[in-house]
Amino acid sequence: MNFMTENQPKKPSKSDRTRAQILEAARLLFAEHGYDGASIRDVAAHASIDPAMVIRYFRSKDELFARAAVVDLQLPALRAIDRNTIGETLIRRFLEIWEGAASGPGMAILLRSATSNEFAAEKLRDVFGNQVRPVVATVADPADAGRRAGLVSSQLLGLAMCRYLLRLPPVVALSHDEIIQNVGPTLQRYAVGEDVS
Amino acid sequence: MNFMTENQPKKPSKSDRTRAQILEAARLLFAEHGYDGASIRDVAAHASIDPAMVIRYFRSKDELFARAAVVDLQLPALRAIDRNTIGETLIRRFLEIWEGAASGPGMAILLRSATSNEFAAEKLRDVFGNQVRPVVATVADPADAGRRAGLVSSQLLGLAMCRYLLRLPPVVALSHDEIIQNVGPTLQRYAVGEDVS
DNA sequence: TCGATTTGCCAACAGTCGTTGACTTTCTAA
DNA sequence: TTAGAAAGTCAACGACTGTTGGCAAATCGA
Repeated sequence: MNFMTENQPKKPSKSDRTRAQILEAARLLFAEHGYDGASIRDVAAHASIDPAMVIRYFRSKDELFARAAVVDLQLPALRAIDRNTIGETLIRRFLEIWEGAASGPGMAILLRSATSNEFAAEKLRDVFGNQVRPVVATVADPADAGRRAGLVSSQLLGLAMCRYLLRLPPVVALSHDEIIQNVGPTLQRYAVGEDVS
Repeated sequence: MNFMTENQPKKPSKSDRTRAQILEAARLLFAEHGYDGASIRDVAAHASIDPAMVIRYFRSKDELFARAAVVDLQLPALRAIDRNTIGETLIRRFLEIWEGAASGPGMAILLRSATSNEFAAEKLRDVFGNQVRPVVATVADPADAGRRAGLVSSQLLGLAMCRYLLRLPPVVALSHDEIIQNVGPTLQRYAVGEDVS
């Protein structure tokens, strides 16, 4: 094993570059066609390399998918902002995640496969439990945090589905401002609004 | 061809029964595992029949899926009800569709496969365009109907994703009353609330 | 320059898939 | 009762899948 390259990030050896190429191709194709729809041969062709190399660098398709489906939402610390603009803050971050160049296609990869791949579904539940829920918990009664985070997620995942995966025309046509002004208040109420038992 | 059995619904001939068995098994498995995840051999096994029969009765897997993925939401006529309870009406109907015994698993079939199967995606867009949007259009300015229906759909599809497909624990735990009281107002605002350009 | 390690390609494996055709059994109508 | 259609079984096809091992080429340190 090459435990050298992992501990010493100094040399971008030849293999590291092709490894990155494979991962990039995989992320692109998994995001576009899902786990089943993207074959290892497709990934290899997109990376201009032999299918066997994909297995050599990543041990299996499952492991390749696991490496490709890494998500870090980098949600802002809600406690630090004006309590009245929490909904707006969330929806703005949502648009950055899905349309900004910085964030990768991680969420698309997960959402595209989560309906028919249990690993992707579990990973998505992990993102909820470890990234969304904790952030909502900082501004809500801990007893309600789960429910509030769940409602927030239902709206945001639904918007992502309609706009980026399903591509429902009227939802695709929405401008950023329209999304912020319509969905923002919803998230605001779900996150910190008055609530029912 | 047996054009007799189609025009005269009188005799539930032997073949009609197995045909129905196959379709029922297909709807169950497509709803649970999606288009790719449910093989013809699985459907046949569930219907206690030979895989070749599935092809004989339905000409191909695509055609079987098309027959299984039939959806009729039977949305209520919103124009006839109190304008202030439109959101509540919609969310109540949503719960009936997804949890009631009358409505089949049609929506689950479509949603489960729509992220990785273009036919299912198109069919889902059809449901939106031909069933959801027209109903919203009866209570909203026709110019806004598409956008309003899109927002309603984003919330409802997201809730369905989180609760029935992804099974996000806090969303699964929500009672019907909690869903109605939290999501109802959101739909109310999306459908007929004051709006932005 | 030489030898060894890495990097890459090729062919093939075992399995699953949708689908097909030939065959046998069962039912039905005259 | 008997001919014929309908319903069902079985084996196999070609294509595609993830994965593997062997072998050639390139790279790099000594």
